[in-house]
Amino acid sequence: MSPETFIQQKAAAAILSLYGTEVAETSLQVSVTRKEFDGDYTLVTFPLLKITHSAPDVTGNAIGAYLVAHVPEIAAYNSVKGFLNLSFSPLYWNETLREIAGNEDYGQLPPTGRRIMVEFSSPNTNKPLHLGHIRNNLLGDSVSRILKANGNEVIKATLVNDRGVHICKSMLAWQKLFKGKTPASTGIKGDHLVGDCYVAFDKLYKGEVQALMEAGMPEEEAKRAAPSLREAHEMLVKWEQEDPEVRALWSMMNGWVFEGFAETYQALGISFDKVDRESETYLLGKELVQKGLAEGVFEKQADGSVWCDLTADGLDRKLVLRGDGTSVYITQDLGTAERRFAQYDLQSHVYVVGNEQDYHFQVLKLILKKLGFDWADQIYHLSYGMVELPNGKMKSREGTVVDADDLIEEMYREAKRTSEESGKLADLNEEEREKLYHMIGLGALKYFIIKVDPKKTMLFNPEESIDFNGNTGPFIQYTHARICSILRKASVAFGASDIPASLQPSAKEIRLVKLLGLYPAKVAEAGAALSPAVIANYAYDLAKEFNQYYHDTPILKEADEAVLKYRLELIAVLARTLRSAMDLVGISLPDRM
RNA sequence: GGUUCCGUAGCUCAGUUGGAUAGAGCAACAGCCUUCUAAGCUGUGGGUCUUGGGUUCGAAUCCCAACGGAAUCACCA
Repeated sequence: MSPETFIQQKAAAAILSLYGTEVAETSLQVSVTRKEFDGDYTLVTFPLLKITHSAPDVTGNAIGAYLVAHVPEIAAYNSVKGFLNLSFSPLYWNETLREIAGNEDYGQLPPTGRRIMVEFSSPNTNKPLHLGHIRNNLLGDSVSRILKANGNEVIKATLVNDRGVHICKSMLAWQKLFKGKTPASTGIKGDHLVGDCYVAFDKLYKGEVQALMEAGMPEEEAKRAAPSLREAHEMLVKWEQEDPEVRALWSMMNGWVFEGFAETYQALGISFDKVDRESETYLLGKELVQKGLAEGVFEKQADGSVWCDLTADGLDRKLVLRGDGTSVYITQDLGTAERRFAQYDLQSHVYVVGNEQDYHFQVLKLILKKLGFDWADQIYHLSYGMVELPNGKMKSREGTVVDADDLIEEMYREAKRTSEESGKLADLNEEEREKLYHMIGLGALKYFIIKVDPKKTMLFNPEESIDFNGNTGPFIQYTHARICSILRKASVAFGASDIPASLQPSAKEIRLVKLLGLYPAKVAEAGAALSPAVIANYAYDLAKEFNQYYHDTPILKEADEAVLKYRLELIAVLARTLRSAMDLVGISLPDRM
């Protein structure tokens, strides 16, 4: 039971006894006491005044005196204006620590029986991953673990956008300009090679448009008439007709991209349980359109196109099937969602997709609801903001994208440089060191991105992200390593049973226990809000709090064995909890660094 | 124009269900390595929580409006 709940219960009993009025426990406001005041937790008595019919001070003193007299865990109180500050006895804090210590899976919440799919990453196979994808991947991966910690069964899924006219563009460019070149022959990573093809296509296309315009064609017409674009469309038609030559080229180039992606995912420490490809799902949803037509949810226009009228819900009319009978983006999303919920018996589905698609998901949910699927309410769009650079937005056409592979490499190099400079890790062997450089660099990158509230647009400053001081991933990793180091050096055995009920923890130790007690609530909060930032900032608080404790408490120099054992147990619990939080945001390290 | 999101220190960000004198980091300045890992710790300076109303014992937090920024409103994905 959390201390807040504990106080709520006891205070409700006190009020009933003192004033004869029953109040709902949850209506009582309890918060952590501000550090300027004496006490551990504070009951706000303002709202109770109409029950007690007395001044705030009088009310506070009355309830405080009752609690101290009747509740052994509450040792002292003071009342300031409408705030009743309560102090717990050592008994309570020691019991709390013992409980946490006794729970091997502290922070793992009880099973909910719910199965949740989390879709994230969902890349295009015509360009390599960039910084925007990194935010997506890190959020999706972390949220998956957080939902698991909340007691759910989680399926990590991704939907690869591997077909369409944009894919044909890079294929065409390869045929025209890159023929014979492969990742093996050029030494270029597969996804980057295909990305180069795509860029080459864009250049070719723009040149053609320019030429046509100079020949007197209006811009709009020129954009449609450019021969390379027409060829790409022809290729798409051939692809849909399963032309063997086009399909062979497509398979080959996609293979290169997948190999490249696999490398990047591995470097990021990310994996999926289920990989869907659009080439296999793009026809889904067409039956749903028929169903919608039959039920009058959709309407067919004279040209054969099918629409859903959402104007009554404050949205626009939405096309769900083209005049030529082919499907659009939302058609297959409708179909994919239906298939997933049925196939996996999902209770919920989270989509990690950028906020530029807020409208899309609003429409998707609404249409599914109109089609009569009650699970539509269990679809959550984890919408995250753009990542901007100090000089503005990333624009692939202007070459201002930050490439994922480059960034990871840069973080690794910086971690290596900083570590070597400080002389840390010198006693490890080459292989261990290299692994740690990678994990530290990645820890810096991950934490920098994860600590920001997902829905906010964030600014990515490469120089700051690479900083290892202050509120950063490496600071947390380093703190964890130091805690582990103390535990390794401890020469006495200790355990939760060594904590005498009467032992009085210091004020700083109480702060640590209090903070540790918050962890399950933080996990729940992060799960409900789908926000790993909650865990990231909590991990930082823990690390910071420990460092302050560490600074003026020479733990291993303690002469009294009971106190020593207590402290070791406390930081052992701290190490475990910190490690667990680090796991959730993906910045865990070996114990040594 | 409609809809949605954002606006907190010079910069990057926290801020629990509305609570007491709004917090960290970076940057600046001043200290602390004979001590369990100094990627650390301590101190100083830095705020009209965009603005104006409202709700109430009490607002950075909830409501309304204005201003500023972003996204979106395709027979693109």
